[in-house]
Amino acid sequence: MDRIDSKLLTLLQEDASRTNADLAAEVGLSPSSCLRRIRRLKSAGVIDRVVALLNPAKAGRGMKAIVTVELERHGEQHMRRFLELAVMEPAVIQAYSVSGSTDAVLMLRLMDMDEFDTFCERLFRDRTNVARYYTMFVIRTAKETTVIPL
Amino acid sequence: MDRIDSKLLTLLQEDASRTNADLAAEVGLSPSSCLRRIRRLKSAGVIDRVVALLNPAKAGRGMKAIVTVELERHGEQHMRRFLELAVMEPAVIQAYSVSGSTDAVLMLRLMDMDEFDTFCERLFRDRTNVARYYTMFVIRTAKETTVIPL
DNA sequence: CAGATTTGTGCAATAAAATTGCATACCGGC
DNA sequence: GCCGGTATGCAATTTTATTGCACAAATCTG
Repeated sequence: MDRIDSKLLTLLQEDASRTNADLAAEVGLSPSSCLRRIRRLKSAGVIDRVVALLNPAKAGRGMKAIVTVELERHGEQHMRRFLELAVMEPAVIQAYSVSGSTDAVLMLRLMDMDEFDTFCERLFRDRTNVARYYTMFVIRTAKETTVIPL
Repeated sequence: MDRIDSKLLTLLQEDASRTNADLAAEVGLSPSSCLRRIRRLKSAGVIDRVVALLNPAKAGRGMKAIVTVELERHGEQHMRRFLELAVMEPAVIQAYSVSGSTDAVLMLRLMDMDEFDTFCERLFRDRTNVARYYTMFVIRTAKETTVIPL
């Protein structure tokens, strides 16, 4: 992981559709060397995967919400069971167990309020061990990046 | 946006490194038609961009935290000013203004506690208009996807 | 509803890009 | 300074993307 690898990773995190020759020129390597480095980073797992990011609004899911959850009964077993349920929901794009007075945090991508309504009925009804939950609807997205600074 | 477009988008959200011919076969189109569709989706902005996702731990930022922020003085101007500061921080990967008793939510990717410490001193010190902030450290990531269901 | 127009499709040729073999250059350890 | 392992550039090869074109399907229009 020298300076060239870092630069490659930074470039690929911003735009992975660039050609190898293009990247090679930018980092000052020959195409073949550049390609070998990228392959090495992939097989080492530093680069996890390459994906297309959609425009949420144009994909019909412009609404976003953050939900903090407090469980009724705590402990590893109960947390695991709750997260298993949450993870199955397509609207849940991020699910974490966290430290502090809250037990879990969920990030939701929703089509509309109706979907949120049915989602809550499903996940937060009786018998799901949720003591209380607090919803914050996203008003403005100031930043949302997948880039990990190196 | 017919069924074929949806399928293409779903496939590309999961793996954008597949060859066009491969995708074409899976959706039942010729490579040329398939390519034209993908290009159309890109120029229409449905596909925003293609990026490489790194393994956070292997990229040296395995620590994650969620911070809720309550501002001292509220209002559009103050919110904007705070978010402008937050957005500049490399550790901040997501920054939102939200509804509810909290004003903003930040998602952080950190190298270690030291970085968190200096981050807080910088962003939550006097004169930054932050009344109080609450930090939740991520213990377990149950789900973290960029896929928008279609 | 027929004709016209736009939009989408497959095929085949072409252009561009990725990939590989190989000889050489570089690096850390001794 | 020498050695094993690793990285590099070049050039040939293979794979992939891209384009022109003729035709088919869907949509519009009067």
